[in-house]
Amino acid sequence: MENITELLKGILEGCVLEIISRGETYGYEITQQLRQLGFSDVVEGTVYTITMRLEKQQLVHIEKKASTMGPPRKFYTLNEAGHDRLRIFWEKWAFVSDKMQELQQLKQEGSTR
Amino acid sequence: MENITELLKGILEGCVLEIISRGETYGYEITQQLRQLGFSDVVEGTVYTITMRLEKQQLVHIEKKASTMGPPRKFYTLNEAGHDRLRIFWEKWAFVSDKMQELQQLKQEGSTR
DNA sequence: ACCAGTACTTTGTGTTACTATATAGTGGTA
DNA sequence: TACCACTATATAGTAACACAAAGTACTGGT
Repeated sequence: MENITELLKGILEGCVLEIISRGETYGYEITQQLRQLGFSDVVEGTVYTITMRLEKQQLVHIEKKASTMGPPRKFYTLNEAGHDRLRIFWEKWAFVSDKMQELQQLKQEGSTR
Repeated sequence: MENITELLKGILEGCVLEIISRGETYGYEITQQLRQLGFSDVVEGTVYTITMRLEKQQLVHIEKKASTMGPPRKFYTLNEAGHDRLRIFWEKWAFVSDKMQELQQLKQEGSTR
């Protein structure tokens, strides 16, 4: 799927929060997981701007660990504020998602007229 | 639901396209329909920036008609390019929506461990 | 010495929803 | 008359976000 950039606004941050919530992970790995999920055009830079934002907003705990596969990794875990933010994200997503389904159902009803 | 601004990026334009596709309508009415749908914080200015964009991208046909309820109204209908754009929007939405559901299901599986 | 893969970072850009404000027509009412 | 609420369109500026592009740095293989 190409050019879904605008649709990803807001949700990509939620995805990153969700991925971190599953267990300690780092930027490069998060990027790979997003790509594996299907958001195949997501690049490191995008994820790093998000993780930086999470840091600034103090939603994550950070731990730097050495790696045998390259430079040291910055591992993230969600703190309490991070979990709160994630919960709120899913609530917002459910709301928007529901409304969009309503709109689409009206569409189908309309087309049977 | 409050502060879903970022989540609305990209989808609000799709909503406007969908609403116009149901039949000739104008900015003020589109705003009311969006508010009625549940996006209660959407204001006229937001919708007008979207309709202006649709005009510039030549996705709509425009007809100005007098109104007894106030100033003349600018009625919009989708042209072929508009219908194409709308179809593509729903495809993108379906894609993103599916991926988000996948992510959320993994979440639930994870929490039963 | 070179390159691919891993890993993090920064700067700048384009798109979008939103804020605030202005303009204007109609109808009601004090 | 003056004022206000509702209808209706428009625009200039802002903030937030994903993304592009480039750079730095560490490891291992050829």
